[in-house]
Amino acid sequence: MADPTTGSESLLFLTDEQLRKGIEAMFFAYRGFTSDPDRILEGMDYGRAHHRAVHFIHRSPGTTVGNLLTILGVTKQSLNRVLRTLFDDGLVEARVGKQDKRERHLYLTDKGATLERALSDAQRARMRAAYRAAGPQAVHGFRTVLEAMMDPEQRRQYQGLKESGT
Amino acid sequence: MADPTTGSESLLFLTDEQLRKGIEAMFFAYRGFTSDPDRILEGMDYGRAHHRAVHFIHRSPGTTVGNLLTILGVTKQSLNRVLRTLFDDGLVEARVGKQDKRERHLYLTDKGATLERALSDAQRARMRAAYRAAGPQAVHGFRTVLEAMMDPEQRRQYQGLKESGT
DNA sequence: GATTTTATGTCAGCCTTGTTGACATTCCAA
DNA sequence: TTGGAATGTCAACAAGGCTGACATAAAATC
Repeated sequence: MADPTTGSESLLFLTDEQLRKGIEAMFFAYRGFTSDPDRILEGMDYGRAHHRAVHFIHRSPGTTVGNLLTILGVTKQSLNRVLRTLFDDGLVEARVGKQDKRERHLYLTDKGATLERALSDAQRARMRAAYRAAGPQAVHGFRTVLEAMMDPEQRRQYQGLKESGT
Repeated sequence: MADPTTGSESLLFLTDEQLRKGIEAMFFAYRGFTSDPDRILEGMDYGRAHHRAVHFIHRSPGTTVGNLLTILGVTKQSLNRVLRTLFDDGLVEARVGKQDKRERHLYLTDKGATLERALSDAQRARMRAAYRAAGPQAVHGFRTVLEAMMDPEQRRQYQGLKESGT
């Protein structure tokens, strides 16, 4: 795909040394990636787990506890502890399902949406700066490699809302 | 830099929706990224923290405790707990500095190198598969965006051994 | 030589976030 | 009506972060 190195199809990018660089890049970049929301959350009684829950409830309003368990890949006990504090603090509300009354559908309250906004604004700001500095071509490559690095199950979660708006 | 979209300089890759996709890509990809070593480590008495220590001692043999603290960004108490088990189990050894006898220089033992190999083989295998699937152009973009996402301090750590062999 | 600073180790205790196991409730579906 | 699914909750535990306080040895400085 518009690749200038295709003459000799150099495979030098697959050397162990290049791969090690990629591994460390993931390590250091992930630290940066999480640092801004972490800074906002510290001081509140919340942590990264709350951020994740709020993020995915925002992304998929009305999602069930079970869906969230699948996406986040934690135990229900662990998630429940987080959700309880979010309920208690009035950031998230659960509505009993109409079709299946066992299910709880999760929604952000206004207060929850406000926190979500603050967290994602911070995180997007860093991402935007990185994207802008790197340019669209690099961003495309970035997304392509990350997608290839996911487990198939995770990739499905990721692609789930690729086109569908709500 | 060799950008075909520069005609209209489309900035569509900077929309909030695109940024959200990037954020989730990081989240899901990082899970995949850590899952293989995690699987190896579970069952042993080790965790991700041990992996990180072993990785960076392998990368920079003879590094000091202080260096490691800076790179890993944790407290000495936290690192010490990890290092102690690695010493006790004979995976890492510390040699008193010749110039400065306060410093402990850290090295992997053969046993430590064996574990490091197992962990990094697993992690590189996934990275290699992703790189191969995505192609060199994408890999270049991947690295560019990740680097732009790091804090300056972290970027320095990352670039520290960019060219220098040992 | 005395003092201060640096590098490291260690003890105690706390927090977040993950885990397992057990058990209760509700309610859909066979 | 009964089995199983979706959910909640209690208890206990572990990993791996954190802070604070204190100890030691060695280097650096006054």
